[in-house]
Amino acid sequence: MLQLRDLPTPEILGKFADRYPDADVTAISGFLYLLRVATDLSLALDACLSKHDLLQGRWWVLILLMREESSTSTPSILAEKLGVTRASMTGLLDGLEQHGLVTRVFAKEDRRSVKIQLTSAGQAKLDVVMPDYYRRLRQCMQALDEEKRVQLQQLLGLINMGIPALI
Amino acid sequence: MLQLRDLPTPEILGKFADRYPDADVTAISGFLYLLRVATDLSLALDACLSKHDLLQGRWWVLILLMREESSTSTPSILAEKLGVTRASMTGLLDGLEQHGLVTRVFAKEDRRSVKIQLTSAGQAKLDVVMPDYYRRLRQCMQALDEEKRVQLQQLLGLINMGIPALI
DNA sequence: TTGACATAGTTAGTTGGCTAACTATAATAT
DNA sequence: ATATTATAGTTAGCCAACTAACTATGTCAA
Repeated sequence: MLQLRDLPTPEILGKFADRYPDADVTAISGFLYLLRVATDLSLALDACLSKHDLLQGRWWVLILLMREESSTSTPSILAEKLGVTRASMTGLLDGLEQHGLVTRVFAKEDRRSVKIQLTSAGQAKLDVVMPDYYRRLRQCMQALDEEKRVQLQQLLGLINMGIPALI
Repeated sequence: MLQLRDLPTPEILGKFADRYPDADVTAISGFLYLLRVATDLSLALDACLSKHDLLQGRWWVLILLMREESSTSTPSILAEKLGVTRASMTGLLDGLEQHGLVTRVFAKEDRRSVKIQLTSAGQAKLDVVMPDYYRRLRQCMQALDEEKRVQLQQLLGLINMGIPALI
């Protein structure tokens, strides 16, 4: 996430490049613009979801459950797929359960484990949210034809391969 | 930004597209991949900065100060440029001041206002961090030649224009 | 079989963002 | 001139992520 709203002008980048010879001006501006656009997309997604009384975290949990044939998973698996800790997942599931969107069912085969089941109310919520989200996303991306979308995937793939060098 | 680690496979996208006709599969996968790569870039940047005992928020404040001719600004202006609230800026500046990287100087001309000044220790910190950051970023983006970087900027520009449709 | 280790989920406490409310000061309109 | 409104910065308390530690249960090797 990039908080920074005020991206550097070419002049500022030049000034920094003078002091720091390692600076690669087009690399920096591409990197920052990528972060800027992605952050704004994420904020826009938040705004879209908030109209449906949802936040990204809980919404993704519902989607992960819907992906399953049985609409069922476990907190551990959900946490791993969502990329949050098990502790955080406990909180997300608490919220979803309070709203009646999922239920916790104790597993028989492993008494440590809990099955998380998407409720019919949870599915109904998705059936309202997803069409709205998909419609908006289609509009958002409509300026890119298929060729440009392929280009985008390729460019992102190249950047993605470089990420280990940044760490 | 995007917590989700487990991006949808083509099969899953197809399944969702069956249920929700508004789904535009290539739009969705492009959108998610953009968020995924940007999130990983941001996490990698965090990891790079943490080696220097910095987090993004404080680091950007130092950079914003260095951009100024006088290495000086005010909490309000910094907050606006960074895209955080003035309250959050208070906390960031508290941390930076404790580490001796900035100082608060009371302004004479407007007694409500405070001037934030980058200290020599703050500049010295940047003179260590920035070359490291620029070197890593150069490597990260080296797979993209100038033509591809221009393409990237253009594609991001098109997506950026679509963001209002998502909100 | 039982002692050591691993796994599932939760709880407690920390962090860094946020909003709302507050103090102090400045600017403006009557 | 003075009452109102706006601005600068801080404080207090909320929220959702985190880590660390805990309980309960399962697994496996000596």
